[in-house]
Amino acid sequence: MENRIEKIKKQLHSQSYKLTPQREATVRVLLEHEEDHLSAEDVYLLVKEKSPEIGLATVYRTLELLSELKVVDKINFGDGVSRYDLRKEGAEHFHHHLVCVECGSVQEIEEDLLGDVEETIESQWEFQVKDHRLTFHGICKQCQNNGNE
Amino acid sequence: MENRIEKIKKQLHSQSYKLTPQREATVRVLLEHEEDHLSAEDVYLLVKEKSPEIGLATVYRTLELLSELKVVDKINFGDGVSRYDLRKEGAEHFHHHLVCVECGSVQEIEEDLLGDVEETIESQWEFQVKDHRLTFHGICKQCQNNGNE
DNA sequence: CTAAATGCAAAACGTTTGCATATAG
DNA sequence: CTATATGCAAACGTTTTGCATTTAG
Repeated sequence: MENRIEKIKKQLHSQSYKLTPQREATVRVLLEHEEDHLSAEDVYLLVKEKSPEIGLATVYRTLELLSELKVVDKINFGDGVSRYDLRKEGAEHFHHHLVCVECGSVQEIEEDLLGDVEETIESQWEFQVKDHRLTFHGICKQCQNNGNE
Repeated sequence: MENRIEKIKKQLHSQSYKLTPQREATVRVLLEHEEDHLSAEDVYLLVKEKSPEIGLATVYRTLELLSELKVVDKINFGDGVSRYDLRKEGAEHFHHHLVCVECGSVQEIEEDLLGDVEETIESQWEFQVKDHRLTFHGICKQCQNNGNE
């Protein structure tokens, strides 16, 4: 935890950005909710619990900054809201998601399943892949079981 | 063209929706722009050319309806706008996209490259896949060449 | 004839911006 | 000390909604 913050601090400083208390508080919230997919508003409310003076605009600005630094990935599951997902340490690519159409739960998949597909894309379409977004929509294990009751 | 409209008409009627002139005009625009990724506003302006009396709200309502019927897929490439993409006839799954981060172009990939991956998801995660979204971000052939000038 | 659909304008929503003030480095 | 960041409120662009009117079936 602390060393991840240290690392982000260095990343910020290397581009003459400052690590303000607000930014640190925001990063802490993201670290404490690594598995979640928080919207800007969600982050705002959580940060506000410990740092009530923070403004929503600052949260938006911080999230955008963290996106630039590739600390965070911005995703959109189709509801009108952007969500922010912390990149795992050392992850080259964005991880995948399983979205349950029954209960709305979102499960993360860390393994990179797209190696072969990316090779195909690069050779067959001559497209130089930098990153990807892969989301499956379907029915999660739990809802499959509930359906059989 | 005409038989696709006929087919959509039947789908609508089967759920006691009506095929109004506005809806037909909207579908025609989508059919004429199968390869594009139009926003609601784009569709609105194109429909307006031939049916100037149409309202933006109607276009939104129609697109939402067509989404429900799986005639169209709603996607979001990260700019703040929803885009609407006609499903190819008989396509079980949504097709993939290559988004160029240089020029913003969007290329469609019709082939389903995810067969193996879906099997893995189903067996290993016990997640019943209904559909997917796959987008690659990178540099298109054209921009690669321009970069080497 | 009547349930469903439309057009319009107003409202709602998430997000961004301008600006005067505060602060990290 | 100064460039960078903040909070607030106002502005923005997209999407949704309420309502009186029209229309497809």
